[in-house]
Amino acid sequence: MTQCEMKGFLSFLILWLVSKKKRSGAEIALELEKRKGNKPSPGTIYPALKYLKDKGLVDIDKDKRYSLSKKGSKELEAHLKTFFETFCDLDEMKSCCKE
Amino acid sequence: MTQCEMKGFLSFLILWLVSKKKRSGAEIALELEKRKGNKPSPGTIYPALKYLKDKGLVDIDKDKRYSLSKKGSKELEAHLKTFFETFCDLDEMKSCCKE
DNA sequence: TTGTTTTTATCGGTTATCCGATACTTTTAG
DNA sequence: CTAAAAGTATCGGATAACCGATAAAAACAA
Repeated sequence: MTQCEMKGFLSFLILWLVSKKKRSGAEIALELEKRKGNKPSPGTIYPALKYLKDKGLVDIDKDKRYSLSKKGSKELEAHLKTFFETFCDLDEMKSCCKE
Repeated sequence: MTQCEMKGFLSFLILWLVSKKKRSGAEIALELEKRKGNKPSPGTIYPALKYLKDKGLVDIDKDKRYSLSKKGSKELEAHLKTFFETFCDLDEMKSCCKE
């Protein structure tokens, strides 16, 4: 498990978060901290946002608030599909967790 | 999103899979292929299994079938907790996916 | 046994992922 | 209009994650 947290899902999570509402980089970092327990450093979050912007997956307005682009929407949808296929036994996982 | 699939969750998934029943490396690779669509290469799956074994998270019997150790069980539990906290809005995500 | 296939394993190298340090920009306060 | 603070951004480097190639070991068949 390396050192514990789930890497690689950062972009996926960001897409999901901005799909729900426009958010600034700081707001995204805050929400990630709430969920995962540790706040991503600026050196993590901004390159990720830049990457998503360069790929055309997110739009950014004048106030530097990020939202999902049309392309990003398709991308997110595809990833959600894969996600639920990969974790096809979420109920079992959850019950195992709560007990 | 790099090139699409969710890296870093390999160990997590392996722990989950062997927690349900003993599996060989080949069986694990097969199950991962079913879920994610692509089969991890031997160069991916066996180093991962070795890592988990060296960490004491999985046990391996004479037939080279892997199972979850006590330590692995605790580890898995902790990760499940983090997982569901991170993806705290799974219902919303799922509805967004099926629609 | 011998040959074939499957499974297991290792190694080297590539890319991904992330963080710390730093600096620039914008906002806020006085 | 400054000064401080918060937010944004970039860069370099470290580690993680993964795969392809290769080979050893085991299972199976002839």
